[in-house]
Amino acid sequence: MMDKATQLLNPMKVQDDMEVNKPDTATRILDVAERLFVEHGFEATSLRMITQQAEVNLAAVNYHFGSKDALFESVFMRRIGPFVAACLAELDALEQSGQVLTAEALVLTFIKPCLMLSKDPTKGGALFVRLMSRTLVENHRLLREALNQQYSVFVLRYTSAFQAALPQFETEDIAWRMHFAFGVMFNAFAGNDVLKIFVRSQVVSARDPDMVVKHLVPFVVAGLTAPV
Amino acid sequence: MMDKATQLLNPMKVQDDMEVNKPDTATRILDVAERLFVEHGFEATSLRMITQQAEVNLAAVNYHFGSKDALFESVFMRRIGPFVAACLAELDALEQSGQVLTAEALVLTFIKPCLMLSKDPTKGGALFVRLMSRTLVENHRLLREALNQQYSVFVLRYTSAFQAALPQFETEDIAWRMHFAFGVMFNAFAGNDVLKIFVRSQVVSARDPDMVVKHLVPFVVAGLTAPV
DNA sequence: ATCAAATTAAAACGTAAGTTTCAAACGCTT
DNA sequence: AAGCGTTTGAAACTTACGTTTTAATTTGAT
Repeated sequence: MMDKATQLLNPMKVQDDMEVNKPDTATRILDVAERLFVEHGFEATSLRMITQQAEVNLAAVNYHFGSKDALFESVFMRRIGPFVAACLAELDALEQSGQVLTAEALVLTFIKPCLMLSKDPTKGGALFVRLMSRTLVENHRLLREALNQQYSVFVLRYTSAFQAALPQFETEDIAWRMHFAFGVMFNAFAGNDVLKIFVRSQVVSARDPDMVVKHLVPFVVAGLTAPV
Repeated sequence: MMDKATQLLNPMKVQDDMEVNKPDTATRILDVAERLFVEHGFEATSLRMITQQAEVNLAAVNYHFGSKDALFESVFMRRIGPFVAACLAELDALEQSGQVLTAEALVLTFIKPCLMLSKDPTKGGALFVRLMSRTLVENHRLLREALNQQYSVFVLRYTSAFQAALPQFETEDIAWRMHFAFGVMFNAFAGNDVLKIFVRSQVVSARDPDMVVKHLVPFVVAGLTAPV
């Protein structure tokens, strides 16, 4: 068995989608697993559900990914890298544009990649944001340590950016506000409707990402820039 | 076997805590299950984990509650009723006090019960808020339908209250802002730290509820009252 | 075309889950 | 003290899970 991870990182040798243009086994597993993990959670999703819907053999998961745990990590890792890179690219572009850093502009550097992701079905659509949201509230053992080191740059970059944009606030205040701001943004894009737990929400149930952003940005920016 | 649900609702016949003042079997199961469901989620928590830590027999769960599903519902229902009642009582007191309805005052009618809950270990401490938060993002099958009808009064009351407090906004705008506001408040009290997924958050990791409120209220009120 | 490596397929394995059973122990009324 | 409904205890049952194994098949380079 060859190292599957390296093959996934080398798309040069992708086989030319014979017959019905069906993705290869590993990709089909990732796609189905991503959806089922979001819908039912990690523990409630069995490998048999995944392999059945992906139309692959049960053993294929362990063959291609090693274990169910490793599959989850692969599902997550496939999206998180490009997403963080997109945010940081927006941040770079904003900082090098020369215009003054506003909270709204900073918020948009996060929202634009979310929006892009939400609208592109080939990138998991809104699924990844929901997966991310689920994962963090579940405080998932498989990702608790893994991401801390690797993506600390994300928080560090945004922290200093917000400190520059909001120089009137203490570092601690900014940390709190970022905490709240990213929380509400993740929830919004994940489509988590807290009020739906009480009553079938009529207005917010429209899941148009542009609509979300239209209402989300003023809310978050106001919260971020409110006087202490 | 007598109907256990009706007995739980009749505390008149509670047995007088012999020896070490240990709660009865059903209560001990509820307490342990509440904690474990929050820590590991519903699916990842086995009845054997629960009964072991509660120091009761495995069969006691099915005897007292009927099934694992029903146990979860009992865990949730024990807290949600008093919590909603507390919020509505605050709302009543505010509306009948005669003072003008402000967004901040309304927010506090929700936050005060959260705070009370978070500080009282006998009421589950912060556990229930976390359970609630987890449950809604997990979109739990066991509670999806159950709560919609029963607690619609919660959303209805708050909706009209916010409409009265923020008459300058359309109904739809208010719905969106309530959606965001309750989302961030639930997350805050649940201690869900979105940034922690990237880097070990240093500031926000302090879980003092008063500290949370101090930073949370200005953020939420600003978001709620921001011009469209 | 051949052969080795990579992949797929089918079946079985061992384990842990929720649940059920049934007898023993307990609590309360008579 | 006896009797009866309630609760607890220990064990077994059934099922579903993740994983492993082994063989068949396909793929790709020579």
